[in-house]
Amino acid sequence: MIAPGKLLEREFYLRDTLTVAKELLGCRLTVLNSKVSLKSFSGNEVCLNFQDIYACGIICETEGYLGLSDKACHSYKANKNGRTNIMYGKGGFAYIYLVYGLHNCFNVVTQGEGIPEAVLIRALQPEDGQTDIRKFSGPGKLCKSAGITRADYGADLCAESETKIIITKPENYFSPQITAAKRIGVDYSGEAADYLYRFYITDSKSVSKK
DNA sequence: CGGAAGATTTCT
DNA sequence: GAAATCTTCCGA
Repeated sequence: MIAPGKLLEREFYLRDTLTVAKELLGCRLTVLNSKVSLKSFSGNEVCLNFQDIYACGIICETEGYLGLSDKACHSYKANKNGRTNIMYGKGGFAYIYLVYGLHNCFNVVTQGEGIPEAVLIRALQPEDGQTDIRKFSGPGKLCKSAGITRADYGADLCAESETKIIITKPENYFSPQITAAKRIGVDYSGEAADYLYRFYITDSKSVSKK
């Protein structure tokens, strides 16, 4: 058995998006081979069988997308459709979309119902010392390597129902030193392109770009 | 209903 | 620096 740490609860996600984006740094993302129910665990301490884990790593790079006021956000100006719909619900669910017709990107919905914001998970730091860090460096590669697809759209990360995607605070968690920067790939979005909504663990080697 | 564009990656 | 590739939106 292996203990990824304490499951982040619903309240964690129902907050200011940039706060969530920063506090996700240093947390652990675990993806399982198949869906499991976590309800049997006492408190929120998660325990898993080693062979059930498909991939895992420490989140070391995120970006915040701030809904209505953020031109770079898919839900800018209350844009609502089959893709962005999940962002309008409460936080703690997976928002996954296809970019450039090729790559999936994994986001965590933040804020309460009716506030369509999310945090893009851009890179993971492997912990086993063997996995090539480039495998998880960049949102498209991260999804591909971790087996996250649009089939996981809308997955509940707070384990009220079965899930294969889990985010926990590790036992050895410590507050990382954080660098804020401009977001990647949003040059088209005018003044929003200059917002410092991208955050990464300052000395992490896994960050996609510096 | 056609065209355009995009929260990326990879190869030249 | 450009191609690959497809869903969604918008204008006609």
